[in-house]
Amino acid sequence: MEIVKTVEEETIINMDDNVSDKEKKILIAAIRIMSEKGFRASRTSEIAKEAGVSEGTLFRYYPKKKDLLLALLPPLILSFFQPIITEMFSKSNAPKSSTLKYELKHFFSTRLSLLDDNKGLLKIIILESIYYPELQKSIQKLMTETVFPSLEQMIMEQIEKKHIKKMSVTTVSRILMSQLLGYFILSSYFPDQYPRDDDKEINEMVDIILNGIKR
Amino acid sequence: MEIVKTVEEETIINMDDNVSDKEKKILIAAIRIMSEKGFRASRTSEIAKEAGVSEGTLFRYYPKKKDLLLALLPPLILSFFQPIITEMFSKSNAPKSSTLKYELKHFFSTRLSLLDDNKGLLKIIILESIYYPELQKSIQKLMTETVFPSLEQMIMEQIEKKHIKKMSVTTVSRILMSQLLGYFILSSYFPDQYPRDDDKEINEMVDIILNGIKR
Amino acid sequence: MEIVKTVEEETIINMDDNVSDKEKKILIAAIRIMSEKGFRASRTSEIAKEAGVSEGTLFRYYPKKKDLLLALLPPLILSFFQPIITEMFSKSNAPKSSTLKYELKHFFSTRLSLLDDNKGLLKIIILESIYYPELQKSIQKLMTETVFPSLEQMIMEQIEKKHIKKMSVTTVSRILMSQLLGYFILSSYFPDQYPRDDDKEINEMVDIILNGIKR
Amino acid sequence: MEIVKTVEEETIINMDDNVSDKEKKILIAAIRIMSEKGFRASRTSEIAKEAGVSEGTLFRYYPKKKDLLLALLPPLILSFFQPIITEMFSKSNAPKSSTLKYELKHFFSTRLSLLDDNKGLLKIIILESIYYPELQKSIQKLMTETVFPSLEQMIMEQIEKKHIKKMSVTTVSRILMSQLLGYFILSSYFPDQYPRDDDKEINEMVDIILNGIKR
DNA sequence: CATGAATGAGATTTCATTCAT
DNA sequence: CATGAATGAAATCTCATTCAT
Repeated sequence: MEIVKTVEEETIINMDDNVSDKEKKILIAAIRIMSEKGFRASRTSEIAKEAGVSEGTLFRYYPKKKDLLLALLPPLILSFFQPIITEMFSKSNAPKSSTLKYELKHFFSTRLSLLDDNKGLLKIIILESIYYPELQKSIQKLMTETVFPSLEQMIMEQIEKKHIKKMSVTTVSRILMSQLLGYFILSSYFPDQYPRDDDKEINEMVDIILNGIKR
Repeated sequence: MEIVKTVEEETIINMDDNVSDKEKKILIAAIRIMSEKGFRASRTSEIAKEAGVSEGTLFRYYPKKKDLLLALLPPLILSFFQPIITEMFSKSNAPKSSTLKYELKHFFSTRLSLLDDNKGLLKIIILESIYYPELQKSIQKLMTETVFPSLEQMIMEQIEKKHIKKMSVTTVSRILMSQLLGYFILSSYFPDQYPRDDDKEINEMVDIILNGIKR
Repeated sequence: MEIVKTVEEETIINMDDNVSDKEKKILIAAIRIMSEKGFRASRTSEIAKEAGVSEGTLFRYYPKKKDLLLALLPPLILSFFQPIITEMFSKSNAPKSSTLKYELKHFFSTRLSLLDDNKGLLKIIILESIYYPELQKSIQKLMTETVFPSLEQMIMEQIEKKHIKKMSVTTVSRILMSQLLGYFILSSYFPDQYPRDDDKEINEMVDIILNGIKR
Repeated sequence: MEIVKTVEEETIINMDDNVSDKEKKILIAAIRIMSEKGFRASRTSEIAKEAGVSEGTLFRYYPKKKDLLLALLPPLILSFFQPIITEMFSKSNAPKSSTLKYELKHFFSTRLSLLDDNKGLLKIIILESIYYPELQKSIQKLMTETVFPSLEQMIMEQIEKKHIKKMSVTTVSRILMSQLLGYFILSSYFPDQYPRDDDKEINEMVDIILNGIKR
């Protein structure tokens, strides 16, 4: 029946073995239902049904509905932040003579894939974190420990190599993060106005970031 | 007691006179509670209490809780989208010899003010629109009729004036929208990483958009 | 239909007027059901039904089931402990030349009436207090402030009047309380072995306490 | 680790050999949990855990939770009622010239030891018997067959020996039972008001019962 | 015979909505 | 037209009991 699995689902299926099959099914169902309806609008009954387990079983694993929300953070870390951490420590693998243009395009396309692959999980966690300070703290911590340092290191290296003007690392970091976020959000929310065409748009985005729009 | 009112509250207080006083109080309370807790987590009882009316009265004006959400769209339009429309038709007021740099800075600072002034309303409507297609359609329509045309017109004029390289209007539009959105979201969500300092950051943002980061 | 009301029910019906009729019905139903089945075995659905209200209404007044248990303490105080307090302050009304025998018989018969009148409430509160320290503390405090002092004062007066041998007030107090408690519990639990016949038994009890059983 | 065992636990450990080791562990755990929390508030899961067996095993031995409660009656009989029966038939062991005072003190101290030794079991069974008629019947039957006859025989003998005034055996029995019960309950429930000091208090209790309080 | 994951019936709790006053 | 007590449908949570392994 179900042949195609999302990256998120694959991540959960490949999780630690002290996570039972039923638990995995519950997590997958939770992502599906919650990313479609939001945390509060998702019914434990519906999640249980989608997971093919009884509501009692759902309770066995997650005594409070909120626990189910919090349980989605580890898979998110595994699927979204782990690759970033991994990449940070295997930087040496990158082509030594990589140009700035190449680096930026690589940054956008890899990060975009991560966003795409974790759409559902990210949607739940980010949106709910707006109202749950604990979740927000977790996300802030993760970003501060993974994405921001890796991004800033790249920028500093390029400044050292004199490929980038001497300017505030934070400013450049903000510009790049804004473009990534903006591209992702705008093309999701206004697909007619901003259709998605990654190759073309990343190219133009990078070109403008590098050379500006001024004639 | 309460002397300082938010722009949103001022907007509602100045609304049409066929909106009764009680109704206005309810809307103001709804914005406060819903922007703090989200639509679903907000209790009609709490909104009524905050508004200083009975729950019965609340339901006289808004028979369904959802009606209360939809009722927030008009104030949002009045306060956020109306100024943009107005500005579009009063373009003549702008200094004729306005430079590209000035135009961009003006765009960012005016739009940022609008975002700040309508934080609460925007938060509610945007976040809820993710789960309510009707709301999403409304927002898409409003953006398509106001923000996007005004932005694109500015870009086209600047291209015609040859201040901007010959390039896709949509691409430039996306870049600018991304920066605006990114600046706003990132400094709200990661205030430590990306502290807010509008004058300085708008300046640098515009500089990079104009000239790029390449040395 | 229902003509005879228990003293407990009368107490609740005569409670403060800021207690609504529905709330009173709920409390009466709670006493009936809980004294019959115990707190945990009592179903909120059954209490609501017995009270003639919806479960929603029950929740309006007592958000947690436990609140309903704790709400029974005030009526108990009113009905059981208030008379004792009142009596303490109207001691002067007692016949001045009251004999020891008369005092003891009066003590047993009045206290026994109180126990009888508050059977249900006492049963709930006492039995549940065994497992809820908060309740136990309340009962201990009430006894320490009302029953014990009034009892000890009577004993001391009788010792001063040299009607009672010079002996520990606590010991006499314990003897009297034990008889009261024992008479009440034993005749409830073993009605065949210890049938209840207040006039006769109080007489004999007092006689033995006064003169002993030794020939 | 655990060196000190309660009398109840010793009783269970020494029970009949057609009671398996696991069963004994379950019973001991049941006493611990149930005497702490009460029957209904005790979770089968918690009892199983405390007993070091699986819930499945618990239900193999006691298919219904209530069976676990009823299974506590035999140990109670063994530990509490058996000694009383035994004593009844070994009356000859008592010193022939035992005085009334001695007999009473012996009665109180031996019964008090039994109560202390079986605190937990008694608490569970007595409290639950209030809501379970079957249990209440059992307790009534046991008391009627053991405690009451032994007590009444002692009283009758003392009346025959003319150590006690000619009076109703039941009345004297009730007085003695009340004092025993009262001493035990009051010093458990109000340890501050009625501190426990067996030697001293039994002495004074017996003295009053024998000679009264009248000067 | 032991296990403990899974169950589901039923308990409590929630809260938008109604309606008599 | 305003009130807020009352509602009940639906949600979450509980836990004794079952049963495949």
